[in-house]
Amino acid sequence: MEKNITELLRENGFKVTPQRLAVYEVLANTKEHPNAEMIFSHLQATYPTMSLATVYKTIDILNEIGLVQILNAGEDSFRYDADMSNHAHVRCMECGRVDDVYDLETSKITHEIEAGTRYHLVGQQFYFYGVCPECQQGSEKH
Amino acid sequence: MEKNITELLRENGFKVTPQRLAVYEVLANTKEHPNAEMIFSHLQATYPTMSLATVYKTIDILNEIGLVQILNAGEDSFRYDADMSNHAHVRCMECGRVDDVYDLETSKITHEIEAGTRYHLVGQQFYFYGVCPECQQGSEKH
DNA sequence: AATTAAAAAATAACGATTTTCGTGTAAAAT
DNA sequence: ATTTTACACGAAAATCGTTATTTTTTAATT
Repeated sequence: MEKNITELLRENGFKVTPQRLAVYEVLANTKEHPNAEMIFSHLQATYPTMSLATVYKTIDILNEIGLVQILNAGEDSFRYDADMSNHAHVRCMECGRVDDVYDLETSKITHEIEAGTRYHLVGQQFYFYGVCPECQQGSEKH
Repeated sequence: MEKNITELLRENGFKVTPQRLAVYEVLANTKEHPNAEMIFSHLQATYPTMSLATVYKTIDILNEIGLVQILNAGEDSFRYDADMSNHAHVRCMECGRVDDVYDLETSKITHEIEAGTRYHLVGQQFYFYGVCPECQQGSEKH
């Protein structure tokens, strides 16, 4: 049974504000792994006074209470994802889009690593880089 | 048969300078996956006039000619590695060290992804994070 | 040794993110 | 209902990693 954002904020001593709900809504309703700027622009329409700092502060909190993950795909900015399931990402080096990769069988690998390194693992991130189907078509043209 | 850095620089039209050799030496002689700042500090002693910008530019070149790889360990800065073999990394969230993980069987995974996403993959980064053996001991104490 | 093209150093610039701080606002206490 | 308290918001400034610019120095070639 899932907890909703309102409960989670309250439980952790944060106030429930329209801005916080709005930022989460954007992330929950997209598959585009937006960065802070993209979230900010998207909210301009409905929240003209929204500031980038609020976006960043909100993401911090949402990350802390386990509602969004922070992706570092090796770009100049971070991307954010409200899909907390364990999944990998693949970024197109031409157009920059980031897609999800589900159903990777990684438990075998993590066990190997815990045995070999004696680290206690708490997380992992897999990034793949390449050219997406659309951009492959584009580059064939010339 | 390996090519050495001097030949590689010349072949690619770059001049061979003491600074470039020095940056490469640092990376070739450590397992610590330093970031630019760490390389810079390390060289201060022998090259008091070395500037951070030179470190960055040199790393760019070394990466271009295939002598160092740029690592994204999920931090705010990049780390660099003169070990060009395909290997993953695990970062300790307490002390920040980054260790190598060799012998991961990843080809099966990449093929799965190419089949499933129709991306043409050209690279990948796997990083794991957790607590290293030393820091596990440390935190048991209290 | 002189020439030349490229590199290094110093400095400034830049963009993403974080911090600071004054003001507002909502909940808690009276 | 009024006062008190505690955050949250937003604007501006600060910080950090990295890149660009300008001037000076150096490596490679003549």
